[in-house]
Amino acid sequence: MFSISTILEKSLQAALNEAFPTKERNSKSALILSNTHLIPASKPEFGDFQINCALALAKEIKIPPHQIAKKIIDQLQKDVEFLRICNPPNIAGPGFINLTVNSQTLITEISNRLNDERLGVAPKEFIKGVENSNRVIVDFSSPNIAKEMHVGHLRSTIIGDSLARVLEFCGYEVLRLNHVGDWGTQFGMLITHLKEVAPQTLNKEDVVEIGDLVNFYREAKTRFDENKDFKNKSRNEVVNLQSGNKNSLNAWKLLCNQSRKEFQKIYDRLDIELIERGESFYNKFLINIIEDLKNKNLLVNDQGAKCVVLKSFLGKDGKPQPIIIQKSDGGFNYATTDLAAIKYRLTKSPNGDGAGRLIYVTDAGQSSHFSGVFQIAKCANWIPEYCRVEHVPFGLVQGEDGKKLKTRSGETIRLVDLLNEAVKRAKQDLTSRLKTEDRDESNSFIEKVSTTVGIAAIKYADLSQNRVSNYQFSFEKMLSLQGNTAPYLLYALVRIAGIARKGGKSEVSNQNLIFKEIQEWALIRKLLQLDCVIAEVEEELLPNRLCGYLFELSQLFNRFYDQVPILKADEPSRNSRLLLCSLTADTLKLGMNLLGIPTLDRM
RNA sequence: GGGGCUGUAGCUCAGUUGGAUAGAGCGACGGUUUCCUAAACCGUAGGUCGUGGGUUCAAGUCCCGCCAGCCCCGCCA
Repeated sequence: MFSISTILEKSLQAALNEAFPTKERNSKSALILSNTHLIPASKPEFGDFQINCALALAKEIKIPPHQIAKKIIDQLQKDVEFLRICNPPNIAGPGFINLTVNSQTLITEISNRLNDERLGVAPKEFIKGVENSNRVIVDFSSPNIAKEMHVGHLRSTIIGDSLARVLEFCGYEVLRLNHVGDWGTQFGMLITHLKEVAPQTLNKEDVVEIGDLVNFYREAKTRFDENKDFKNKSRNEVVNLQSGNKNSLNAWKLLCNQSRKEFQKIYDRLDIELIERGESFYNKFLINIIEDLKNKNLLVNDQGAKCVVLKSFLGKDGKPQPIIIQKSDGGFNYATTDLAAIKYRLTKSPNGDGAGRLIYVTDAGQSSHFSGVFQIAKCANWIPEYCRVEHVPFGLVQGEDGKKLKTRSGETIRLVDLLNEAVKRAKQDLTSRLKTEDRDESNSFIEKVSTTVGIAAIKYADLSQNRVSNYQFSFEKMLSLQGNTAPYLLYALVRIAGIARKGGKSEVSNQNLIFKEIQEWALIRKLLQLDCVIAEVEEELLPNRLCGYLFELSQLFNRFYDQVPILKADEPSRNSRLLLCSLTADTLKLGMNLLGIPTLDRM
C-alpha cells in the first residue's frame, strides 16, 4: 500500500497545483497545500484513503469545503495514473474526499507479493553519499556480570531483539551490542571473596557455577557491608584490577566467563543474538573523553569532581545540576562510559563503529540520564548532523497487583524461572486439550509445542503493549487462547497449515485471481498494509504496532476461514482463496519472525 | 522543590502524530459445529477519554493550570 500511496500522493499534489495555482495562495494556504493530507481511511467504509485538506483550506481561501473538494476531485479525474488505480472518488461529510483503490490494482498488488520474498516491502532508502548511514547499533539486554538475569532484563532483551530484527529487515546493517556491566567497584569485593574462599579456582575455569555465583555475590556483599577489613581489601583489589594486576585480571575474567555462559543459555532459549561489548571495553577511551571535554571548555570543577553543567538540568535548589564525569577520587562513572560509547560508536572505522543511528533500549528510569548524556555529546560535537541517537524507554514489569513483579517472599524473580513456568503452563494446557480431544501425540511434539507456545507467549505479551507504559505480567492472560495473544496468532497459522495438508496445494499463477466476498477483500486490504506497518515500526520503534497488525490480520483471516468455503469452493475461487491463505501465512510468519517468535504447523 | 512517564469501558490495553458516530481483547449475557483444528466465529450490554480552561472549521491527540499514581534528581549503573 505504500507504493500506491506514493503514487496517489503525486497525483494529488499535481491536482492541488492545478486547482489552486501558486500565485493565488497566501502564506497560510500555501502551507496547508504543501501537505496533501492524504492518510489511510479511518474506517473501512470510507475506502482506502482519505484526503482532509479541503476542510483546512476552506476558511483560508473563503470557499466552502465541499466546493474545494469538488475542484480537487475534478482535477484528479483528469489524471490517467490516478484513474488507473482508484475508483471515482466521492465527497463525504463536511468535505472529506474518500478514495477507494480499485479491485484490479489490489489484485495486481496481491499477485506481485505471491512470488516475492519481501512480500512487497521495499528496503529503506538511506542517505546517499554518507558512508554507513545505514549502520545502526541496538544496545539492549545488558545484564550485570556475576548476577543472574532477572525479570528486569526481560523487556530490554525482547524489545531490543525485535527492533534489531525489524531494522535488519528494513535494510540496516545492525550491530547488536550487549553493554554488560563488567566493570566497577563491585569487582573489588567479588575478587577478594573469590581469592579467599576458592583460591584454587584462579588457575582453572569451570569450577564456579552461576547458581553458586549468585550466592557468592550475596556472601561477598554481606562481608563487604559487615567487615571493615574485608572492605579495605576490596578497595585495594579495585586498584589492583584497574592497574592491570595479572592475578586480579584472571579472577575478573573467570567471573565474567562464568556469567557469560549462563547468559548464553537464556539467549539460546530466547533465540537472541548479541555481541558482548561490556563497559570495560571503553576503559581505554575514558581519559580521552575528559581531555576532549576539557579542551572544549565544557568541564567545571565542583567539590573536586569534574562535571559538565547543562542549563536544562536542574537540581533540588532549582539551579543547574552538574553531571559528574570524573569523581573526586579520579574514578569514572557510568556517564563517562556512556559518553565514550557514544563517541566510539559514531566515530568512523577503524577508530570506531561508524554508525548512523544509535538505539538504547533501557528502562524509563534512565531517561534523564540518557537525555543528559546525549546533550553533552551534542555539545561536544560528537554527534554528526545526519546521525540519530535515541533512547527507547520502557516501563516496569508489574505483577497483577500493580506492583513491581516479585516472588511471594519478595525476591526478584529469576528470568529462568519465568521461562520455565510459562513452558510448564503451556504444557499443562496442551496435554489437557489432547485428552479432551482424544488426540495422541508424541512426547517430542508435546515438548516442541509447549516450549514454542510458552516462550512465544512471554515475548508476545511484552511486545504487544506500548512499551512506554508499565506492563502487567500475567501468565494466564499471555497463554490465553483468545484475544491478542501469541497462541491466537499461532493458531491462525496452524489452520492455514491444516488446509495445505488437506490437499490445499495452491498453484501460484498470477492469472485468474478472482475475489467476490467481503471477507476476501477485507483480508486483501489488510495484507497490503504490511509495508506501511513495518515502516512505522522502523521509525517509531514501537513493536506493538506490528503486533496489533498481526492480530487484526489473524482476526480477518479467522473470519474469512469461518465464513467462506475454501477447499470446497469451485474454481477459480478455490485457487484464489488458497493463494490468499498462503500469502496470509507468509505475512504472519514474516511478522512473527520480526518479533523473534517461531511458528508451528500443528499445535 | 525540580524533571520525566502514566491516567481512555468492570479489568488489561489500542488509538496511525488534529479528522467523520472514541476502538480491541478479557470478563458478563445470548447464539453458531453434516464442513479445512470451535485454541474459532456471530451478536448484545458497557464511555463526562483524570479534571478545568485555551488554541480552531475540527481536540483522546496540541498549549496552560490543577488532581492522582509511579519513577529519577553528585561522586552506583
